[in-house]
Amino acid sequence: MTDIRVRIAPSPTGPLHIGTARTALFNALYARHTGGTFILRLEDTDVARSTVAYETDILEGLHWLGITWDEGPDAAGGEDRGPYGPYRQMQRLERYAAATAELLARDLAYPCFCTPDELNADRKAQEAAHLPPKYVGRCAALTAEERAVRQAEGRPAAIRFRVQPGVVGFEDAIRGRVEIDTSNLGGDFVIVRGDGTPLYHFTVVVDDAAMEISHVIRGEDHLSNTPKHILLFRALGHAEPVFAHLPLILNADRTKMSKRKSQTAISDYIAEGFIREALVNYLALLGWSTGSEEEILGFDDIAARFDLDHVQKGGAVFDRERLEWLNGQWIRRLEDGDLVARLLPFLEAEHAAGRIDRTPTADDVRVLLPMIRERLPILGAVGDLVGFLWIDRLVVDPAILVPKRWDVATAQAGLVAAREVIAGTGAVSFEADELEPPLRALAEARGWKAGDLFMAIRVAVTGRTATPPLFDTLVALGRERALARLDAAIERLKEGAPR
RNA sequence: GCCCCCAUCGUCUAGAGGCCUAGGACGCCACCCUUUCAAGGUGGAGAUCAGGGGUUCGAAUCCCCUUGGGGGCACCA
Repeated sequence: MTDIRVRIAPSPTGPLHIGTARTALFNALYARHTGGTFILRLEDTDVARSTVAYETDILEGLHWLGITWDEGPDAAGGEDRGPYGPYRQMQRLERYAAATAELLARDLAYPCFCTPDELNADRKAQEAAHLPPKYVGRCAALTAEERAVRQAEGRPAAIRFRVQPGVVGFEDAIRGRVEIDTSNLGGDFVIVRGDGTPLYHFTVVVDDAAMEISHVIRGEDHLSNTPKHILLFRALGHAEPVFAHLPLILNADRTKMSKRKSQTAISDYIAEGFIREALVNYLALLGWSTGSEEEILGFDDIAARFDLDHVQKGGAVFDRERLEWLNGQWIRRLEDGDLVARLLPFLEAEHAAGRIDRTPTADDVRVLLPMIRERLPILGAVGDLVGFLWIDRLVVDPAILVPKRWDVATAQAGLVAAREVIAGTGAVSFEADELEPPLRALAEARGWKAGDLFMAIRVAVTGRTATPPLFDTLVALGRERALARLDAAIERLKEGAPR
């Protein structure tokens, strides 16, 4: 029996991308479902674009999502875990060098001295002739002497892998049989740069072979590259893994999801207040389904049901509305203490941004939970929702202080009367139940619609027309502050009468 | 240009020859609930299953073609 070993191989050349997170998730789910091993390997051979900051963002993002791996580095710059290390490609250079030497010795690869200019000229000529770009093979048949001459001239040599004529076929776990003629591969391809650093197509195969990866689950954008990988596996004398190409996540215009057209960084979603449960749930259902109508599922529920058979073949448009809905569903399911803990950082951020005057305590937030929980599509909305509670000097726009059916005089009279009622209430205890009846009675006595009176009070004490329930809000504010805000609003109406 | 992949409501999807006059969810609309906003409830609009040929007693499901879309063709990953 062969052990199932899958991996995610991110490149620290950008922040954790939605697509990478999804691929990581599918691999993790497959490993958990089958009892296999999930590996994380850093593909950092593009030294020019790789940074530690990105590495940190990627690893922390995956951790944040609750995705765990069995082998590989846990933290940026941290130590590897696992028997197949190192798990950073820049620390595996000697292995690529050894593999290169072997291919060279068997003449399966050869040094290429072509300059960028020559290559560009070739490409241009091909383009002009409406031919597909392809390496012309200028250095493919160089004699030992010719190579020696060029080497003596100090010309840098890249290493190219020889692509032999034929058809490469494989059984994709999601798409079925795929066959590609090697004549469409673009000729002998480079596996090692002129500066000696190895390229992706090469390192990925050397490592997948060395790490005994059994299933390569990755994005469909790699489908056309798979023959190259298979050729390399064969040249290296290693059995090829099972390939499974996931459908792409798309922009609204159905092109491959990109930073340009969509929000792709997981960190941005985290910053907005999407929670891991929702993101995992959403991402898992993008391109995969249980085959049933279940849809609110946690990681373990999904892992228990996960299979490659139900993976969709067509690309899936990223639908933020649906993500938000799922986020709301999960926020409603969080335990009180958990929700409070997750909300606090957002309130601290509101404070730091100067939108509120202090950061509330956990207890402050906890008592508000019943009135805010189902009004939060994302955690970041908390400031807008109840930030008025922690503002010292609330400035209310007089334009919204007067309810639609009322005029300024009525609004003023309403607020004055309401202030009196509220002042007369709760000298001992200030509770929602004690506030509502007298205020309703007031509206009744004056012939006002209760809703209009409540709206005037609402705006006076919160500065907003959409808020949590009024009486709970008044209680949360406290009697003194509620009265002070009513006074301020009454003053405000006296000052400038809005039209 | 060449090669490869794909194709069910606007979106995510169920569907593996008869259970489909195509189901669910998001979004949208209406109503209910209601002090606003949400949440929740009920109902509705929304897909001739891209089009055309086959195969079959019978096709969204199998085959072929067309069309459309996407991806890949780097000394990026």
